[in-house]
Amino acid sequence: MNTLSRRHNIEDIAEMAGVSRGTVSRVLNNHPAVSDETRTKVLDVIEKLNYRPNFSARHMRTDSSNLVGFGLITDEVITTPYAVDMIRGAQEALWARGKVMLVVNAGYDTQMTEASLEALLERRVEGIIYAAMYHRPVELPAPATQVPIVLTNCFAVDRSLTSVVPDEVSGGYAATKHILSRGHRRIGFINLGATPRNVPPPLPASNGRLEGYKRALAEYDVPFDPTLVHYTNQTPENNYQLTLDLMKLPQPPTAIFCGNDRTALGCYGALADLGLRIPDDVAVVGFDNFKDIADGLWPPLTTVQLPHYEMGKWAVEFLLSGSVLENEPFQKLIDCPLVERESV
Amino acid sequence: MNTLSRRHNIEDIAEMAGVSRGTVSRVLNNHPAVSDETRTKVLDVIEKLNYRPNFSARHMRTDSSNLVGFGLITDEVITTPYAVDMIRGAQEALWARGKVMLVVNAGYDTQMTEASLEALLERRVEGIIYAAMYHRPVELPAPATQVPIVLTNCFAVDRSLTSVVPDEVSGGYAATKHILSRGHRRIGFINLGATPRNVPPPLPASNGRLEGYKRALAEYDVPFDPTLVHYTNQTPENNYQLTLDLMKLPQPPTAIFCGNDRTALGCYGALADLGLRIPDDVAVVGFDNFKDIADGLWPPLTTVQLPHYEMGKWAVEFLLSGSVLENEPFQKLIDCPLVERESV
DNA sequence: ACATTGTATGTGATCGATCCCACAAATAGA
DNA sequence: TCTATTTGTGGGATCGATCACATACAATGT
Repeated sequence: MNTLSRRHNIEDIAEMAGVSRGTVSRVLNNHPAVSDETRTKVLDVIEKLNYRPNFSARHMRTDSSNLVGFGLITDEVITTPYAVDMIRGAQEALWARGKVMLVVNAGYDTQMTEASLEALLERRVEGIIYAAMYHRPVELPAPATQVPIVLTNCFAVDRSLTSVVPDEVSGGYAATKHILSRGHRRIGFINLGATPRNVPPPLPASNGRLEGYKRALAEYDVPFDPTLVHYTNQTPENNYQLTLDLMKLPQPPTAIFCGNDRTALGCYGALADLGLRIPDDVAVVGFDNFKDIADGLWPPLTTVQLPHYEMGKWAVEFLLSGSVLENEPFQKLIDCPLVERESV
Repeated sequence: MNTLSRRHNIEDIAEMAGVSRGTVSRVLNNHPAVSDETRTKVLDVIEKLNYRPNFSARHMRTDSSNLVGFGLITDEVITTPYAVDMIRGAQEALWARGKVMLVVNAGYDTQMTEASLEALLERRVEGIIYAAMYHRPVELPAPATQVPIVLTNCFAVDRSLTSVVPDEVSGGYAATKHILSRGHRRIGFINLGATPRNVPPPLPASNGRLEGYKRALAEYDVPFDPTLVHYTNQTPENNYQLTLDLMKLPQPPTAIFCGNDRTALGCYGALADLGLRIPDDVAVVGFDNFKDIADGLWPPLTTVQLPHYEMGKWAVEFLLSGSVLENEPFQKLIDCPLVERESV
């Protein structure tokens, strides 16, 4: 059984060490004007009693609000594995500054989002990051403007808040260009259709990647063929079926660019059923670089990296720099680089 | 540009509402002894100024330490998608009690773990959850005993701390029994070999699932055949290769039980290359119910659920119940139920 | 020997809330 | 009408730290 010692305060320490509060405080804050003798005496007592200064008291007096650092509100980032790297990016950047992070998962519920915001504001966080699971427009409750805030992987519909999002165009371009550079000229594209929450188009991911796809084709003087572009509702069956459809075309593609890695899963399954081999018969490229799929599949999947980690990190650093108060809100784009494996 | 209002304190509110601090405090805490007239007057001012009571001050006075609720330390749970549901389980249970959660990712670094612990203790969290990415023994630094703590998905080597872990045996049993019930009698088992961090055996997951496998076989009077059991080092190549090895046996299995869903990925790939169909030619069962693989694969994978969400939830509830101080440390096991899809 | 500087320590005020007690005003009971 | 009781409000003490200032004592310079 645990015996948790009663909490001591600075007065207890002072008394036991035979000094005053002030002296203990000076020791705690590494103030120079303390004799070595006294310092070690005080430190001994602190050590023995497992004393830790009360953060609340310290915070109240100094108003150095790194009490908790930042708050992170997410829709479903915590619930789902896709974007965990955003959390990691933010957490590591914060930790490097000696701060910790409050995490709240608010789902897609407006009331819950408002309550989360309230909870974080009450706790006097220095800033807030609102992170979305997938790239989308969001509308945040009014109190959001009462604290420095950055949106990651999403943006305010009215652009009134600073946000950081993936440069989808760069990703679609990188993927397509890579396929083209390997000699393919007929490239199927199973683009993202419906979103997990049926958000109405335009879907930034879908549009952006398509634009990148077109741009790369143009660069190689390959005419854009709309029959090669399909839209998946992101169910396994649909991913499977759309691949079959593509391969049934009069001139079937020799490469397929999948809207995300999950789509590639269905694509692999369909190609296997058709007796086609990857990458010899058909090349496949994914999107997300969702490690456990991309790196777990056989053959390992060449795909495009979503910059989750970088977005989380950027958000923290931007907030810490104090720039939120100085700049007009803007949108920061981060590149989506290609990750080469063995499916092309 | 944001115009963030200067923070007001209770005195400001009192003055503007023409009442005293005490009255404002009573309004804030829903104390009955306030006239409706005064109450609305005060609430109006609060609303207008976006006033929020200072958590530190309140906390210091009342010592109701739901300042932050709990702290969650993880090794790599945040970094990786496998066990995110643990965080969600804990967060939701905590939120239901009006508390928020501090999250720190300490990696596998001992110093970092100690620093995280320290950071949380300083902030006077009510309790701590230490969550591991995969089921394993851990050794925590001494200060861990200074606060109520529960380990999830891991356990103290010396069993000195309460922990909650998956019942691996039940999972191995459920998977194998399901396969047997569908008439299969030769069941290959690609068990987990090396851990991500090369923790020395015994690996709880590996041992437990094997025991469950044997137990189910015994129940169906099927003799245990060691040549059907292989160990994967969890690389994609190895997962692929071991499946080929199994299928090359003089009497190849008609079903394969994979140590986790990632392994199933390699297994699917190998079976495709052999021209074998799932589940008609060979049945496959995974472990983890890692949604995006299990539900994204074609055909969707029948697998065993790891009770991440339940573990997180259980940990919070146990901590909140105050039982940590009353009970001797013990280990709570949570069942791993089968999730049927279409690969058997 | 006395003023001067510097080092080490103690002390009261302070941060922003809550809580308890004192007290005023309104209502009820005798 | 006068005393009880209830209801609403104000203000001092308090939580645990930091900080600015006061003070004690030693070391140094003239």
